Amino acid sequence: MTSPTKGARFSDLCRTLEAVASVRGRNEKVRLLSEYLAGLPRDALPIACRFMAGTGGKTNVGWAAVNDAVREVFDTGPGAIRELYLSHGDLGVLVQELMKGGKKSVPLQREELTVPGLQAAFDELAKAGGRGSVERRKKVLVGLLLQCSGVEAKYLIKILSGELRTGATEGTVLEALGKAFAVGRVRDWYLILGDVGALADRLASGDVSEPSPRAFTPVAFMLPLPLPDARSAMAHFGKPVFGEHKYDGVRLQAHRFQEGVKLYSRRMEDVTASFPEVSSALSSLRVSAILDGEVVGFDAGRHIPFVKLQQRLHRRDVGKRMMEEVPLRYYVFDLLYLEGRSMLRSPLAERRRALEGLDLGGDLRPADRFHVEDEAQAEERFRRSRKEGYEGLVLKDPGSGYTPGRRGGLWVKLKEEMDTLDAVIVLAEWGNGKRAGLLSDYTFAIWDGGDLKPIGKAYSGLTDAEIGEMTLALQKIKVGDVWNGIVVKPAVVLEVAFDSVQRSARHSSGFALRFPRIKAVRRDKRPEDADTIEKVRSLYESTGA
DNA sequence: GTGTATCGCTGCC
DNA sequence: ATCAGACCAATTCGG
DNA sequence: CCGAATTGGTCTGATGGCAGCGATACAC
Repeated sequence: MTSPTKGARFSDLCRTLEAVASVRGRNEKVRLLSEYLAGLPRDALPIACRFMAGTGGKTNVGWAAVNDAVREVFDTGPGAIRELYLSHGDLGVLVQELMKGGKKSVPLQREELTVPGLQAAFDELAKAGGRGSVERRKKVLVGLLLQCSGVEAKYLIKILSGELRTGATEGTVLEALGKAFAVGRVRDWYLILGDVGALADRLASGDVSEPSPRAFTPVAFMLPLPLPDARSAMAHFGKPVFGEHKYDGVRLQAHRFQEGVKLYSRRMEDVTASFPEVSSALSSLRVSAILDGEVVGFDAGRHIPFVKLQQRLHRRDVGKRMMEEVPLRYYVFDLLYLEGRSMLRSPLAERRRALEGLDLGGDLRPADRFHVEDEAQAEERFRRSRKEGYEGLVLKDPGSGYTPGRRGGLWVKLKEEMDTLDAVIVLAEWGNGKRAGLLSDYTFAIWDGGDLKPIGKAYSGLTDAEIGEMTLALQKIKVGDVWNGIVVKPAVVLEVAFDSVQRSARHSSGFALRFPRIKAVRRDKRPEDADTIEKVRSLYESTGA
């Protein structure tokens, strides 16, 4: 027996996660989590929260890295690993299963893993770079696995691969924190601090004053609730609302302070370097402010399609050429902070008024805004937005404060579904996690002359029961195997919905679909009734993309 | 040794 | 991004 | 009026296409 370990043992965290995963109700999960969190030492609390919420950040560890490490620690071949993965659909469970067979070797000295210790190891994994870094990462992973018990190994891998599957993520951890520290305003604080870890730390510090937005700490984003049409949207609000175009670009939060300008993406990444024009335009603003809006490609008086904008996203260095090729506009639709004052609790109408008083100009401009009184106006506005080339319409409650997530549906988005396609399943792949053992992902094709050419994959839209039936049906018409699935005889016709058609080299049809989903299984149609490449081409051309 | 293609991971929608 | 499923609190229904 | 059934709000999990970056594998 080792001496009592100071601080938070990883094994305790694992025990808690096991318990959380094993109970069904959310309330029960919250109770278990809050009991655990309340007893944690201060240094471990934020880390444990991030681990449990799955917001620990990038680890550079995925399937391949785990596979490599596992083959070093256990006496197994690729075949056995593949088989175990197929039957469980979870890397963590796979490792736990392998642990039952024992490791190749044991460490000279077993050390108790602690939560902060693990964080240090994860930092090492995330930071490792340069020649030989793959090997170094493998060493770290192998070292950790050698110290782990079965359950620890399972959760180690689950945390690293970002697939916890305990039925509790950020929302539940937040609730548990509120309960553990008996604070009701946790949601509001979370919005401002933007991270469960930072929130936990503040709670633990005993500081009960409400935080205020701060320079260069991104605020969690408010998101719209998707609704199918103008009628349901107006029924949802039951009163006049503000309307804005739905711009097809990327969400951007701008911090403009004396010390400088920084830009944040939806995942709250610092993306300042990707948008130098936006930064410099903001520099000339005379006030300190936090703005929320959408960056859109804009050239020669026209908005350019997202696929084009995509080509300059994520670039560490945006060259002059890119800046000329894909010019930008930043449409600002919200103001979260102005001259030392938080605007989060101010109603939208007031935030907009303040925003429109800011004198934005050039490529920096307030988003168009209009009043929508009733369903007919909503419908008319939506049509007009679509005709002018926007993705759709966003409706907002003018009296609402700025709140994180979709909560409350205070913002609602309306998009338009394109025409659907009837396509034939030609290949099916095995699912992961709760879809282990099921053929859950279907590659479908359309006719090009006498040939079936794949045009996309879809996994969503079917019920669990339908996926089950599909698995049986497809196995009956299997004609071959591929790496993660089976090739099938063209027989099953799907009606597939999507948002737009793109040119693409991914599929041999030369096209791909944006946001494909299964609308229906067309049992009434035979494969020869599926749509043709001519229809796809005309859909592509009609969108003007 | 240099240049290029591919893989693995991540983050936009 | 998308969708389905599960849970929970609040509201409505049936007697 | 009480307990049961229904509804609406939220959260969770499984996965789509495109693209960059960094490390490594491969061609010469």
